[in-house]
Amino acid sequence: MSKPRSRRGGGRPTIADVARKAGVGAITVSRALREPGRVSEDLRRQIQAAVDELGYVPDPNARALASARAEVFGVLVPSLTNNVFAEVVRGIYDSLSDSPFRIQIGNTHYSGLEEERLLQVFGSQRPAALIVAGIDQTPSARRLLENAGCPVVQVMETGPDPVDMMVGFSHLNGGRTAAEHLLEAGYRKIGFIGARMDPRSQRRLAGYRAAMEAAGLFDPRLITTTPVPSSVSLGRELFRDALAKMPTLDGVFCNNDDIALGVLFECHRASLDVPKQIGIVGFNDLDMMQVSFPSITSVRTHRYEIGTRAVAMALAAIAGNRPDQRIIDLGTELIRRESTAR
Amino acid sequence: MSKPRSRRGGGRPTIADVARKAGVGAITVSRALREPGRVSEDLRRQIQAAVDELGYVPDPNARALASARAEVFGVLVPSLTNNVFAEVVRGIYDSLSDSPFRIQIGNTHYSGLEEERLLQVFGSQRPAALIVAGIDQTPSARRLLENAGCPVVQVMETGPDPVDMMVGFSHLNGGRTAAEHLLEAGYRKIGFIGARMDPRSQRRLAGYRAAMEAAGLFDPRLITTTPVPSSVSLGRELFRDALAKMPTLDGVFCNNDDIALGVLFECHRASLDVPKQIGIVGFNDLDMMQVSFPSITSVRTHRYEIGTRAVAMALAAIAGNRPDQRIIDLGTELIRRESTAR
DNA sequence: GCCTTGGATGGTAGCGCTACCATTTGTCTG
DNA sequence: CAGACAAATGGTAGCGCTACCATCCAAGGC
Repeated sequence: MSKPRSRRGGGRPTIADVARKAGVGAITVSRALREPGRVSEDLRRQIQAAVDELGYVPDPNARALASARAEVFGVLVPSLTNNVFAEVVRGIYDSLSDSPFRIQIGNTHYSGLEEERLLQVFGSQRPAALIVAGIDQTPSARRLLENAGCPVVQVMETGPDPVDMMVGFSHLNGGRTAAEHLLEAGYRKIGFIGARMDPRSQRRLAGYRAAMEAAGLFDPRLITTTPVPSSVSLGRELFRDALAKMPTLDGVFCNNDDIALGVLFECHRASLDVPKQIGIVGFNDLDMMQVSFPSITSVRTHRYEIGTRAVAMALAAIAGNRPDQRIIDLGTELIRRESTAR
Repeated sequence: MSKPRSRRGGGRPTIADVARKAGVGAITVSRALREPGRVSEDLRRQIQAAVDELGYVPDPNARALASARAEVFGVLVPSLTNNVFAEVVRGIYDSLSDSPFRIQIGNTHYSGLEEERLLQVFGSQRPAALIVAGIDQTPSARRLLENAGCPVVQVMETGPDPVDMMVGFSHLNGGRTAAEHLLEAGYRKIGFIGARMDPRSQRRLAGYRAAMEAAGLFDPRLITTTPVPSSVSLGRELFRDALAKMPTLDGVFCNNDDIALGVLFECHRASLDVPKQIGIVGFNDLDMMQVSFPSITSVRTHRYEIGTRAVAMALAAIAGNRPDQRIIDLGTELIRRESTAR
């Protein structure tokens, strides 16, 4: 029985049903749910009872329409399978799990155009905040962010000119640290191997280059890159290319840990001793770096924390107290291991 | 200047603005955007021009409220960083990128309670479809799915009693295949190593057990598991435990590839020859399995395709032609490699 | 030539909620 | 004890869109 209400909607309880049952006005129910402090203890209890009994759940669409603000965090990342972004996203989810905010992720596939499109889509929802990876937005994407009318956090790297707020680290410094470490360890012919050279990879390469030039050891033939997405198997292939091009190679800074692992495996296969003949440094310090044999030196990045800090900043801004420090640099940390210990 | 419209909303163009500019009724604009076929060529062009000029983007919240249906796919997965689910999610995103549907992901953290909570939250939005990982919903979660009023696809595994539709494969068969392969290769003391024993892992274990029992070689001491989340380093540790418990171990079926990689590294470290002294089989066949040294035999699963097929089924159901075949079994495939070639 | 039919278009009335502005009541001040 | 004020509650009017039901007009049938 009971085809309760109108043509659509399927007859779920509305705020009016709750109000009727609790014997109060609809607006009081609304307040009791959103700002309990502004409703008397008595009514609050009555309303809660009615909510429980009816199984009332507010309709977020109606709420968003009426308040011109959706309880949604828009998150834009270039890849969903890259462990690095997955960790950031996990940090975001974990920080938001006890809040009323929902999360909507967009995958830009490393494309500026796709980023613009998604920003358009996200913006139409009037999100509570936007978190975007990277600092190299197209001019039009940047304009969309500036006019989004909500807090914006750029993550993954730091730069001089935030749209609003930033959490990340310097990829240039990370790359330089890695190269300097190899130099200190006594390696001389140090290659750079990188796949999918996005802007952050480019800056790591720039850091590597700076260190090599400072040592007077830079040679463009030491660099091996490809636009293809990164993978362990690709790391192996690129290393073989690099070695073919430059047989005297004695070290490599890998743009990420997958590549580094691929390099390590190829060394095993080719019976190249790591670290004696070849030194290897990775980037990100994934868990497996510490376990591999030999274990691999890597530049640790604080990916999960980038996610949690970004949310914390956005939440603060939503609450009206934008943090003084609008740029947070979480830094990187070189973790020395067997792969460069000679 | 121009504080265009009402108190809220920030003055973005609405459908009424477009209608005015195009000299038509609002409803015609709405139709032109959603069902272009029902509007005459002429008006359609006029309306499109007005849309472009004003930069009009429909408000999805208003749309959802008015039509009692949000253009959202709700996706529930137990983990965001586990590569397996990341691949499924990527398949979902890629299949939906040209559609008007947005995606909302929920992370259940392998918790039935959390799954119920998220289902509640998602349901309140009246999503266009729900995609959930696994088939072991709690009774109350299952009820929520049955009453969701939209297509539901359970993914990752197949079972006898779908809520609505299913795409996946049999973990039991996968586990059995792996164990049988090790047996055929001549291994006898074959261990099972698994972390985070979710229901799918349990079924892989059951498959392993069935094969071992059929061969008369089952021994509970061969099994090493932990509720801790899986990782490469954990694989190493568990293998050491397994070996301590059962020093005559000559093979391992690893619950997933991360574990398998950890086992391989520990074999290197302990100078155990793979595949001569220890045979290793992984599960999922991640890219790195083919590259490692030695390469690792693994049970390939079709994760990306699970995502694309799930979307295809849901889309068909939304369009009104629910597929005849409500359960799709994508199967598994044993990829034989060096780690079991003796 | 009148009536039917169907395609194209528009008007009206909400969808379920909250912003804004009362209104009511109780408490405090001088 | 009047007046001021704050706290608690409610009514009204939308938010921007689409479902539903007209209305209109041209084409076709008898």
